[in-house]
Amino acid sequence: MSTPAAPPIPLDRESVARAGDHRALRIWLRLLTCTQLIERQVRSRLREQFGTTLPRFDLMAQLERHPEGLKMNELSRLLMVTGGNVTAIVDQLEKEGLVERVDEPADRRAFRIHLTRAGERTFAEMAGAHEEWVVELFAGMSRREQDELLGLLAKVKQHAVEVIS
Amino acid sequence: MSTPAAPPIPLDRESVARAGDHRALRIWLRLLTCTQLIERQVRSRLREQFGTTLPRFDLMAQLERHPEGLKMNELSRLLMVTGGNVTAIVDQLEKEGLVERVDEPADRRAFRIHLTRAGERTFAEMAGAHEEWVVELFAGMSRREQDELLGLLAKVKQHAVEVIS
DNA sequence: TATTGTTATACTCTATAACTATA
DNA sequence: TATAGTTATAGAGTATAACAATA
Repeated sequence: MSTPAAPPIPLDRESVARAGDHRALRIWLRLLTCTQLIERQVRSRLREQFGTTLPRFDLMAQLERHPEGLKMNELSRLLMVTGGNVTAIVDQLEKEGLVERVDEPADRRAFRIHLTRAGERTFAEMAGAHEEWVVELFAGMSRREQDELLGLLAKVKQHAVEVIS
Repeated sequence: MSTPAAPPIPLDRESVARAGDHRALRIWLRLLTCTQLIERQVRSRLREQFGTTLPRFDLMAQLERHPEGLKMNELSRLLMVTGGNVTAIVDQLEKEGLVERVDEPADRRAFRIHLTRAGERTFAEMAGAHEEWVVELFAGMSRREQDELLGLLAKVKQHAVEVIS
């Protein structure tokens, strides 16, 4: 695994940042690296331990948060993906009995998606493990630092949303 | 586009975090949302304005940082992807005359990948625009806050690398 | 006409594994 | 045997656009 005599090649993508680069660029590269490291870990554990994927987990998380159910287009907006993809994921989960489509009386085009009982049980198990992984991955910081990071990311998010829209 | 009378559905994936959730979970969801917002913006601008993709841009960025050239397995490590993918991207870029494979005299199995002159010109253009986008996207913070964020992300990264390996 | 959701399609990105040529 | 790189393949993830049903 190690290459002791290797040339001085840095470790990862962030190494494209130079000393003179703008701070924003360095932040972006580091943000991307952090996210990819963690996301890859979470994806692989979800696959190995629960045979599922991150988008499926995310969709179930949204449903768990909204026991009244969510419409397809609401899921699409929350998950930040287009409608066709939501259909595909809901189809899979429905086939496995984890979610169900319930007719919306007020609008015969639409329906609300719910977790089934089995879906709730399955999700609770996954969510517990998921939270443990994440806590472990962020355990290198004090509580105070975590709060600071949370606040700074809130600023990033708010500004990015403004710029984009 | 807007739904004024819509039910109180929050805006995005991060809305799965509840008040009682562990800080780490809230950080992770916010980190993921920030990264996705920015990454999507960068991807779409790279595609629209330069007809390229983020992995291709990243690969060229690594080459620009290493004028002496990089071997395929070095690129693979730096970009955090497996070898087959690097071959595919390098093939595309070589076909477009942006990079070239140069034989490595010391090892006849290997070669070094370089940017061509055209590749350097093309990358310089893209990198300039890319930096402007990123600076704009992170402009909501003071310089001091940017430094703090950079430091906190360094901690996240370091710890994550330790946990994973 | 606009909206909800589905279907069909295509493309990018990625991992895995089998393969070759060389070390 | 181990390493450098390629090839083939499969699957995840995503966007786009055309479509049917309903509002």
